[in-house]
Amino acid sequence: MTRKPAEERRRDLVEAGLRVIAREGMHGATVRAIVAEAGVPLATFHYVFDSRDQMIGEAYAYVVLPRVGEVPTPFSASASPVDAVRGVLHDWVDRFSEHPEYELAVMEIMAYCRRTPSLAHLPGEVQTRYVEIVSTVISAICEQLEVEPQQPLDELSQLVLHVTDGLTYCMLRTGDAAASRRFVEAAAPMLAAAVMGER
Amino acid sequence: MTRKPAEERRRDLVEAGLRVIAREGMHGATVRAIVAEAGVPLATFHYVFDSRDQMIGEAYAYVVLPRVGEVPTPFSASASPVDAVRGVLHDWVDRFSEHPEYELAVMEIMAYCRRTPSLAHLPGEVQTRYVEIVSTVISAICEQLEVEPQQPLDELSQLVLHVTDGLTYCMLRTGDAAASRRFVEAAAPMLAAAVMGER
DNA sequence: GCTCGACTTGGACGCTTGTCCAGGTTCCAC
DNA sequence: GTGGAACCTGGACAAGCGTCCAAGTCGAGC
Repeated sequence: MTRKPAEERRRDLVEAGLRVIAREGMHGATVRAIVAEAGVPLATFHYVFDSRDQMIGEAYAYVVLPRVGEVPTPFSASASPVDAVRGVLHDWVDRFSEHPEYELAVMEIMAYCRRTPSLAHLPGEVQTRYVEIVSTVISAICEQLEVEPQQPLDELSQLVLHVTDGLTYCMLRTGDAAASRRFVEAAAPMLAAAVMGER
Repeated sequence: MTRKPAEERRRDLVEAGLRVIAREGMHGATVRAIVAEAGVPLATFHYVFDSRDQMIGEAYAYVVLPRVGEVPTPFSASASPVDAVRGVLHDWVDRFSEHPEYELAVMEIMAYCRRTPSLAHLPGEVQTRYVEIVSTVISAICEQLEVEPQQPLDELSQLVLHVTDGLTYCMLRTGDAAASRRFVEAAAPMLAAAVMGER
């Protein structure tokens, strides 16, 4: 086995863990399955992690880690606010449909964290990161369309998060993208109106 | 142990199982924990169920079983459509806040079912039941307010389901009812408009 | 070239898991 | 009262789990 600093091994195992959870679910993500996915011996796991729960926590934090090249803005500068919002949301549905098992994994990890006292605080922190990320997107839209958000960015973000969460939960049950597209159509004007400050 | 027909024992165990999952999560809902909750010996479980997975499936179906006295309509006949929708949604948030662990349990069961081939079809069927239940509520509102739904009931139901799912997922992460109340305020006009047929 | 801390790992520990067998008990129909 | 179906259950099974120890190996700094 090539020698690596512990920090790097941790990241390898976290990424392997996320792959296993996406493929097999939380239930199948045993320590043995994770080290097999990472291609390392069993004992390596507890050299870099105190416990399996600790690794799960780091994996959950990893999914909201800032990575370069994200935050897409799939709309033109000439679009109306409604069209811009619609574009971003449809893009989200597209991405989701490509890898629903990944979002299912994130949901399972969230539920597991809430059930585990030492990890129960994480979902709240992850949500805060979500709000920050969505705020960035909203800012980008407003800047590109040269409009000024008429409400606090955080509150707008939380509105959007409710919408994407609704899409996520529904699509995880059925995989019915058509119904979700209809919801996007209905929700886009509402969100655009919220940004423009109407009530 | 008092003798009971197998069917009744099944229901006892299903209800005990739901209590355990709500309290301890899917992870802690072992066969032994469930029979302890139900107050029956271990071997009783496999007398009435072929497997633990079969019981989980029946428990998931149980949560959308029609029960008498449900489908509340907390709004007055003189209310506007927006107020009626708002009332129903705030009522939902209230109910959720009383027992969030129950909704978390339902989410965990859903995820588990999606991961288990023999149960993977259930979430879709449960969603169909949800749509039926919500349709009943929408019909009741329309009837009481003497308005006619301008779109297919099923589509309206699916819109509402996306909203409640968004509320559920968000509140399970943070327990932040305030943000959810704001979302209800923003979503109510949109849903009312959808019912009245506007676009 | 030696030292020492960092990294690696085979193998085992005690415990819990879902499942199942084989024998016991109850009670209704005749 | 006898037979048999339905219900009950103590106890065991193999398999799998997270965790840990103690010994091994490497490589940078002196």
